[in-house]
Amino acid sequence: MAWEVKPDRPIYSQLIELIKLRICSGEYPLGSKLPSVRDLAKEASVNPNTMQRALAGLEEEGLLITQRTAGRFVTEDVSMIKKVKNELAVDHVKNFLEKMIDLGFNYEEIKTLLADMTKEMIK
Amino acid sequence: MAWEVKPDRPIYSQLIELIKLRICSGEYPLGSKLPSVRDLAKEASVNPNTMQRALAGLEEEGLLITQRTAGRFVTEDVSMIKKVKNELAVDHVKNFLEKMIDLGFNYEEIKTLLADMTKEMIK
Amino acid sequence: MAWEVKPDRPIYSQLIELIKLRICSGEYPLGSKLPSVRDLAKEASVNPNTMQRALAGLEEEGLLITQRTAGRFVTEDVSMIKKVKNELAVDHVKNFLEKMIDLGFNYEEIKTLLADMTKEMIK
Amino acid sequence: MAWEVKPDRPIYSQLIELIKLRICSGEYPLGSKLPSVRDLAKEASVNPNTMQRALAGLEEEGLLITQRTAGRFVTEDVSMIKKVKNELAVDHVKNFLEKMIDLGFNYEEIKTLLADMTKEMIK
DNA sequence: GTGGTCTAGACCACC
DNA sequence: GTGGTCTAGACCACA
Repeated sequence: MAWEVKPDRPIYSQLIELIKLRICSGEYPLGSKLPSVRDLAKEASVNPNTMQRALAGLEEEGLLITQRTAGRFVTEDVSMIKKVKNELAVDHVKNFLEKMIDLGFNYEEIKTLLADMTKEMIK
Repeated sequence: MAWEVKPDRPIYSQLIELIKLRICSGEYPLGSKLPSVRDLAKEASVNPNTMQRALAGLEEEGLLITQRTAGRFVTEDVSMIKKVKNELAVDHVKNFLEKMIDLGFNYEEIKTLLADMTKEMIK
Repeated sequence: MAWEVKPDRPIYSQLIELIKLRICSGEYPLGSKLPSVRDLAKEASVNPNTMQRALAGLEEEGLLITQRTAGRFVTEDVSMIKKVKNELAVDHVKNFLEKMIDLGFNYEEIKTLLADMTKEMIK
Repeated sequence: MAWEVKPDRPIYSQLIELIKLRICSGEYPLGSKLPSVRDLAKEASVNPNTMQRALAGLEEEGLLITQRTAGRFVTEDVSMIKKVKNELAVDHVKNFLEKMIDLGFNYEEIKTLLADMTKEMIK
């Protein structure tokens, strides 16, 4: 997954979302050690301070745990990750439904379109 | 619906999308006359030239028809609008599915979540 | 009240405590506007970023409210301030009791000493 | 009790306070022999010279008595220890009251809070 | 080497 | 003018 940040919102908050996604999707598995702040910053081509700020935010949320000298680790609390994953999903669904309703689709039409395209994308 | 334009993409292309949406959702009905370029530009807090460019784009696609002296009108070609509406919808569904799959959801889970939230949002 | 920061703990966290104290003691009254970040930073002889961080922390706690262009204001939620005031007080009492018990005093002795000295300090 | 020294004040003066506390609380009883300077220094992870300086200070105050060949002993003068104990206590009470008054508490409130928390901490 | 903190200086959006 | 964000570069404690 790429480190794509746009200039229209604070970088650190986009980083928070990207890392959240990586954790929820299992790219950074439960209990695993994250790369160091400096390495992550290099990867994402941002200043280490900015990455630090993002990681601090994730720590405050409870998704990461810091061991001062050893590095940062993904929480092992499955329920916490489940909760975050669900929050992200709910956001996506909400946005999606709003857009579709704006366009004038009703639930049945959305369901059908979704079913059709899922087959196509999985195929 | 608001005229919300972000500074991270060409404004005229955002305007195209916004007007498309208005046409597809029936806010600008088939065959109806659009407000003047100047009025639209004022509404959207945008330079008239930019709005002009957006409208020209829509005309090229066939969604708008200009009658030199009378103004611009929405096409009356239902199939054309249906096509555009479908294109927009397909984009949304595609984006949505990609995000959900990134998060690790499968089709059944997406369907369930969608059904639950639809009830909630309609309620 | 002076801006006394010691080099043995993060400055920003000391600033948080100092400002909390000012709010609880009424030096920054409920609903009042705080000096600007830059002015506060100058007053406390710290970098504006450090003061910014402290204020952000206080905002997250709900003690301050930011109005983007107008400045920062103390919350008007009395219960919130009462809660913080009580937390600070409980900390002080706890520390005090620990020290006195370490010294070998019991509750009756502490009470007496406190009563005597209170008279003296108020006198 | 731990040998906790912070880097923000002269170490030797912190050692003086820590040893005073130990004497007042009875950890080093009246008339008892103190560990050697070297042992104390090792315990406190401090340079022997620094510990030496602290002990010299305590001797000057009369709390310790050196017998050239036998080592250092805690004074047997009860009134002396009582006096020191009282000085320390008075300091703590003073600091405590100042902080509470800064916070806007009055004597009655302080008394109540103290009574409540004492029950809790003893319980 | 790790994370944590601080400073200096810059730019932005908003009004 | 206000707050908010970002970068660059430095120093510290810990192990």
